Amino acid sequence: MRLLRVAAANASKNLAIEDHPFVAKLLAQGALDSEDLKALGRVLNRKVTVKKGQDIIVQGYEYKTLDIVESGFALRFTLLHQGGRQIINAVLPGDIVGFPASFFNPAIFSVMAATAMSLHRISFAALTDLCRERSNIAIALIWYAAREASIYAHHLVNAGRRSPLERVGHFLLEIHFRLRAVGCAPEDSFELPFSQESIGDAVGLSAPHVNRMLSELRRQGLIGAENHTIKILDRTALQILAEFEPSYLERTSFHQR
Amino acid sequence: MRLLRVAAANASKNLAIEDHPFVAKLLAQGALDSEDLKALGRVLNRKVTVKKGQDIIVQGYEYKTLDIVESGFALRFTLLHQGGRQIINAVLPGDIVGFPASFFNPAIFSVMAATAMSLHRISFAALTDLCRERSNIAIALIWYAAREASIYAHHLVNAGRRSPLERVGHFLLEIHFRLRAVGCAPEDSFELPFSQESIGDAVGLSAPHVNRMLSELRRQGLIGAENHTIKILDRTALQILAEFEPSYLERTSFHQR
DNA sequence: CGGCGGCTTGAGGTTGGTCAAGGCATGTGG
DNA sequence: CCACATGCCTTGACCAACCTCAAGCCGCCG
Repeated sequence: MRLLRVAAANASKNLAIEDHPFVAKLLAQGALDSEDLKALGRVLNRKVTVKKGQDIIVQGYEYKTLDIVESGFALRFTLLHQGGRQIINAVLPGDIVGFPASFFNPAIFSVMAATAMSLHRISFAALTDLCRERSNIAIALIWYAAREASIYAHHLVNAGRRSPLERVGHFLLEIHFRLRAVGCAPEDSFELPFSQESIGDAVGLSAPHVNRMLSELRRQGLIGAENHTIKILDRTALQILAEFEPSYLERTSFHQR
Repeated sequence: MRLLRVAAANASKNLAIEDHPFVAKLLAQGALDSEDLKALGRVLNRKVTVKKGQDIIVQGYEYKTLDIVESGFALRFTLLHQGGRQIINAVLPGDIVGFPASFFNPAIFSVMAATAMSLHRISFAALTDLCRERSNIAIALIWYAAREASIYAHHLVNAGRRSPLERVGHFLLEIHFRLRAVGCAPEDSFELPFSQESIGDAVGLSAPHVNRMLSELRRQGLIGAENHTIKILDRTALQILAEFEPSYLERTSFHQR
């Protein structure tokens, strides 16, 4: 109990470095030593907060920093010329806002905060130096990038070859799984601060059709959805329906010999 | 002229390391020194050839090696339970066949050779060691991964929000651009060894509809397509039609300060 | 109280999938 | 060298799915 209070106190000012969701994700890979953690702590020193709805990255502009999410949600997306929007994925705690958008000049995607957020800002130069100095971290980042790439690939599968019902089921299960992985959701429910139009822009459907599919999932007793919280009522059935296979979100083998 | 002959001789047995399309891609980033090249040469020492149609990676099995393409084409894809297939992207010279599939245990995607191919096989362990030893290479691989991720993201945009005509136009332009980047295609045409069904599985359309869209592009005088070679007849118009913006395939800024 | 954004539901029309048949090229075995 | 099989391309007809447009509703906030 006292430990919990201490942890809460840390959270309010300076999270213990091992508890940062980004570090937790890298650590899940099991490849960082205490020197690596110290180096990360040194580099994650500049905290920034953004408000709901604020642009963090705007496609077409140049960025020399990356932002690592401590708390809050964002959306990574592209705007098309004739007004459409494709959401690439949700940016959750522990994610790198600027990956991969800021790796290009100019940035190739936009990112907008969907809730209030707390970020750690780090320059490209500092990250490069960190990678040179600490090879474990460089290797962990390659892993991170591989995982991110497979998330996009699975969204492509979703949009390209699945039925509308499967798409929104898959979308919900993935967000929940990723939130659980960084300790940001209870076992069978989560807050989803996105409008149905946003969900549609993520899975390639119109907002009214997202609505119909959500109703259908509710009607089948698979989920509950009220306000902005989703309850998973029948996980097994939902996973089968959506063909959700979470291995693409799990531990990789890059560090194994 | 003599130099050319020497180069050709090298190619037949052992390509000069700077000429390997994979190394060329890393070098385009401008961040490798001669020690890095030597280390790469040491590690790219095991050549493997596969025949057209052969599986290189099968989803669900475990792999401890990666294959780097020297020549030939492959397709990276997922099979769905009810028989569908989504092609994630084309694997071209200079690409890493096992990224990101082999980073997971078991592999999360399959890769099949679309033509005869020549590959360099390298173990995960060797690659990890190489990254530890040569930080430039680790950083170049992070860049490589960011580029790969943005390719997938753009395919997602394609499948999720573009019209069928735009999709196939974009698909053709991307393949051609990537081939040009590794010196494997003339300026305005290229060999496309994929069936229309495969193109459909890549962009999320049925094979008959791919056929209709290709006919339409031909009818508008934008492309020529006969046998398996595509000619770009009106690049400007095609790029505008398909909203093709190649910056996501170009030089990143990761190494800049 | 009034306005606004987002959810919900309905009607209608187009798009693009499915199914099917025919054509053409390539390759193979007799 | 021909007969046949196979795989892919091409075209057409039909139909369901999903988008678009629209209207009504609800909750929230100024």
